[in-house]
Amino acid sequence: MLNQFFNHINKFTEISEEEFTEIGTYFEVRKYGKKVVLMEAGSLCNTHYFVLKGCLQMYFTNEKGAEQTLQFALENWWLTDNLAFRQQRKSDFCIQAVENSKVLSIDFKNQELLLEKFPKLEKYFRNVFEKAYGAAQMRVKYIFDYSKEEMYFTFRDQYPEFIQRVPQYLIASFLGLTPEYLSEIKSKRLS
Amino acid sequence: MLNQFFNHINKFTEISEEEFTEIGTYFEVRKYGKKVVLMEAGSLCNTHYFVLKGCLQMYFTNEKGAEQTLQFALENWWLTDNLAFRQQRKSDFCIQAVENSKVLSIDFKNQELLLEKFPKLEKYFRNVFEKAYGAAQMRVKYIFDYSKEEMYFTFRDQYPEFIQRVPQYLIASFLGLTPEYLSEIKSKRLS
DNA sequence: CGGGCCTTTGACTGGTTTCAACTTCTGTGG
DNA sequence: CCACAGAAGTTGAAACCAGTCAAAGGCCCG
Repeated sequence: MLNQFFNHINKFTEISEEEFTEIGTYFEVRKYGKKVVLMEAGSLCNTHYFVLKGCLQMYFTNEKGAEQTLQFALENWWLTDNLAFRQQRKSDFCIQAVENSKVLSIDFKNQELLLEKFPKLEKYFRNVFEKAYGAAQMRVKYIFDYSKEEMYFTFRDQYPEFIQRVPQYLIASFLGLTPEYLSEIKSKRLS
Repeated sequence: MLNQFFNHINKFTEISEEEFTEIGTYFEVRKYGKKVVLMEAGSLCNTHYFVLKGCLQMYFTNEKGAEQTLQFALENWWLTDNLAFRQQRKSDFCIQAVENSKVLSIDFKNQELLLEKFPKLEKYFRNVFEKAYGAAQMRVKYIFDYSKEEMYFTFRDQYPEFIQRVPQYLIASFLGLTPEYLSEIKSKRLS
């Protein structure tokens, strides 16, 4: 299963199996059951997660008490509150398992030590963040460009498996609309 | 003036002045007048910009013909359509100078060569992207969490100089509301 | 089989946009 | 240095997208 992480690293930089064995020692493998909270809003953001299997969700709770999802992380995605992690501050967000999940976790200190020991990994993380940043730019574009209805249908067509895996109220929370309105949208065009 | 770029790199990694001199040869210094377009939507995204002085804006035009700003870049910010740049595809966005600006530009090929020659810079860009990604996460949070009115006042209080430098219709375009409504919001509480 | 969570439905509300007209600012040429 | 045209900002009325609230129905899992 760690094999998968090895391959992901090697998509962006080159490391040997020996190196990987040592790299692995900086991480912990953890399993979380569905709905378990990995990171609490308001507590020190000290952990960076890599999803081996399953699905994580990062969200915050707005004034009205509704949960707003910022991101999902499926297999081979990294997830944390990056600003808080960098600055070792309290996180603004919660991270929760959407499904039973298996993740790699590394704390801030270890990530720093890891990058000192293996500068090659700077290239790996540069690529990971560059890509994630690009994706975040596109997310902002979609939010502004599309109506809620268009957001849903675009999302559904682009990530059909997501619709299968994730309950509808979480899709609504990710797209930024209410479950009621999402329900209404779906009934308008049944296609 | 390049001094400033040298300092910025050294905030995140360590390079000597000799190295910097060579690094500099990979870039071009360019000046753009106010309102000049640096990058066209629909054309190959081949350039990464670093703002030495001035202000750039990245935007797209929605179906109704309104321009929606994705990001501003002030001094010491990098700007491009990152997904398109990575994949060497057509950009979804335009980049335009908001003020008379002085920028460093590097094309994709040169950036690759630069990073091969100076692997130390992977660390620099890792940090740049990590930070930018974190900022983009927060942006999404604000968009969902705040009403348009709250967005404006929060933005105004957090970046007062921005309000000075940038015309109001661009602020509106960045915050995702109409100039008319922004005008109304301002008149509601004159403080 | 039952309870709680998820989804659906409908009526009402309001924040925000749209459109159009008017006013103010800005910069460029005479 | 003034005049004027175009750009930017303001104001108000009408329309609408999407949220809120409440209640009923469906479904999963113990």
